[in-house]
Order: sequence, then structure tokens, then C-alpha cells
Amino acid sequence: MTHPTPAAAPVSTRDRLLDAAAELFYREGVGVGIDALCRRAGVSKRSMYQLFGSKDEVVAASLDRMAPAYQALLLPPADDDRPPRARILHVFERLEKSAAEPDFRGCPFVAAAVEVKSPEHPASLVARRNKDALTAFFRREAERAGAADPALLARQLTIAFDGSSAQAVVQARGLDGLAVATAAALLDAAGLRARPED
Amino acid sequence: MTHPTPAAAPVSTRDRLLDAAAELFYREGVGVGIDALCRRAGVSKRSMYQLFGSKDEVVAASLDRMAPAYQALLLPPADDDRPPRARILHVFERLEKSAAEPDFRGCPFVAAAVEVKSPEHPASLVARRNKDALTAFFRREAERAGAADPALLARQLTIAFDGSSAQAVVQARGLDGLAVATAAALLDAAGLRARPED
DNA sequence: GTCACCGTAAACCGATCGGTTTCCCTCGCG
DNA sequence: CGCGAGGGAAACCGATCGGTTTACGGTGAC
Repeated sequence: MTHPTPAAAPVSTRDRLLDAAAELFYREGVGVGIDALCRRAGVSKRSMYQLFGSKDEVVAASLDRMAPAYQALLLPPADDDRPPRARILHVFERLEKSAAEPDFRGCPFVAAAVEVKSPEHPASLVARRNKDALTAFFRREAERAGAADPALLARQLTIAFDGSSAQAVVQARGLDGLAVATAAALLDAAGLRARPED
Repeated sequence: MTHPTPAAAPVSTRDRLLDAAAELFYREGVGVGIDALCRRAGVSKRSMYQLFGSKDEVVAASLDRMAPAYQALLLPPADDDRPPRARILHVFERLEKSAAEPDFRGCPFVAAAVEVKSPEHPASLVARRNKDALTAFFRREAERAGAADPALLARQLTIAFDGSSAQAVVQARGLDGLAVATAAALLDAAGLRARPED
């Protein structure tokens, strides 16, 4: 490979725009104007409207772009061979850690879905898809652990996740073990103790 | 009593404004303009800025005004003499019922706090205060039921409440028993079975 | 060399933003 | 009857909204 991206372009215009969008929309809400966004991203409005048909599409695309990083932040590494219970609680430990930071504004997907209101908004579709991915992770681990109803447990854990996020946002302070404790209580209620016994 | 409110004034200007504000801000978000709000409320901007110093104060005041109705919708009546577990689950049954309606947009307090972003925004203070009221209800019932750690259980139940709300918003469909099941699981994990035995 | 492409800068559009001000009408009350 | 307060209608303010357009610059491929 020579240099298909000519070395003087460290990131594409599209990526620069979407990275700035993800950060701005998360920090200040999707209500920020496209002038402010393009100024921050160092991208002209012309380029933006060449890449995307509307601001709504930019919102959705920026959510989509930051999704892998968000999942990597929360989920345990693939080579983590701890038992399912530990892998599940890992997510809540990470949530508590990020919720303790002063610029925490809750789950970006939930925030976007709440702000745009419409369930048909492209950003809502992205949010739904990514919430499903988190639930799917929980379900796989619940299955591995031999839960009686893995799908139910997974949805309860997703509720604990989003509820903990909301709590941290409204109370404007860290969770102090509450998220982990709630997830653990749900695991206990489902009959999953520390020893998965398989 | 003669007629202190002169019969030709079914509701005050202030109440008309705040009722319209609560409905509009919930349905479309706090981003709606004051022109649209005043048009809907049948109140002039002049009157609005005489009653409130800024739009932010209107947002906070509208949340404050609808709070009693919201609590009445969720909490069991005072003369309900069912055991604590049933009174707690009552809240989640009501949540599921309202989440099934197509115009459900989640908890209005959480939505407002998420939208305004700033924890110091007057609306965030109102949201915090009202979330604390729900947690306080849970804690009172948990104490009555003899929970080992009523404060912890109450916060877990609040998490289940907000998480269920978020789930319904993101998935854009009803909860189908999930909220009640999650709350019940938390009650089970806390050792509170159907019989409070005191 | 030059041509085509990608991108920026900036003007421009009508509409709306939060907020202020002026004018006028309609009451209740003395 | 007169008067003052309350409140609606609407003009007005500068700024910004989402979105389009024109004009120009730099750069790689041929």
C-alpha cells in the first residue's frame, strides 16, 4: 500500500465532522446549530451538506460512528475469561467510573432518543440498535451462566444500566456502587450466584 | 366565600401558561420557542416576561406545577391499605400503563434534566427534588416492609423506574410486564416476599 | 500544464430564536 | 364617572436557525 489517503489528510472531512458532532451533541445536546458544529469541526457547511442530506442524518451518523468506542469502553475485552457474572458486572463498574466524571451526561443513545422525541428519527433508530447490542451482550452472558430466562434477565440488566445512568444525571453525582449493587441484585434474583458451576 | 376569583377567570394567566408549557415541553422538548408556547397558551409574551424572568424559569415552574398530578398518577392512594410490596409494584404497573400510550416520552423530569444538560439549571433542581420524592416513597414502604437496607432498596427501585422509562422510550413500545418484573426481582433479592409478616 | 475534484469561506435565504417595548382595550373599584 | 392595573397584539431588536449558492484555492492524475 502506497498512501491512498495522501499522508497530508490525517482524518477525512467526514470523520472530522462526525467526531466533532458526537462530542458537541453529547455535551450540549442535539440542539446545537450546524454553524457552531462546522466551526468546531473545521468543515464548511457546503462539505457537510454534500456528505449528508440534513442535520438529522448528521446526528444519526455521529451516533453510529462513536458506537464502537462506546461499546469498547463498557464491555469486557474479548479475551477476558472471567465467568459471566464478572463480565456482566464489568459493564456496571465501567458505567460507574464514567458517571463519576463531571462531564457525564448519561448514555448518549438514550439522551439522543429523548431529545429528538420522534421514534422514527434516524438517530432513534441508531439508539435502538445500539441498546439492542448491549442487551444482546447481557443475554449471551446470561445464557452462558445458565439463567432460567436469559432474555428477561438481559432486559432487566439493560434497565438497570439506563436507570443508573439517569440517576447519575439527575442527581449530578457519582453512583457510589449503586449500579453494581443493582445489577448484582438482579443476578441474585435470577439465581445466578458467583459460581456458574459449568 | 363570595368569588375571590371573579368567575369569569376559570384559570389564571399563570396557570394557563404553565399548563401549556408542561404539555408542549414534554411533547416536543424544552427547545420549543416562547412564541409557539405563548400562542398555544393564549398568553402574550409580555405577560409571560412579567410573571417569569426567563424561559428557563418557565421550564422549571411548569415542571413544578405538573409534579402533583404526576405523582398522583403513579403513587397508590393514601387510603390504600395493601402491603408495601403491592403499593410499590403499583407504581410500576402505572408506569407500564402510561408507557403503553403512543405519546409517552419517558419521565418528564428525567427528560428535562437530560435536555437542559446543566445540573444547575432551575429545571434540573426541580427534577432532582421530584426524583427524591419518588425514592422517599419507596424508602418509606421498604421500611414498613422491614427491608434490611431500605435506602438502598429505594434507590434500586428508582433505578428500575427510570430504566424502564428509558427502555420504553428507546424501544418505542410498551414494557409488557418488564418493569413490574424488574421491581419484583429487586424486592425478592432484598428478601421482601409477598408476606411482609408483621 | 491543465483539468477535474474536493474543500473552504462567505454571502444569502426566510424563519425563528429569547427578550423588550409600545399601544390599546377592558375590566374592577372608588 | 374616572382611573389605574392587567393583559393581549404586534412591532421590534440582534442573533441564530437549517439550508443553498457562488466564488475561489489547492492538489493529484494525466
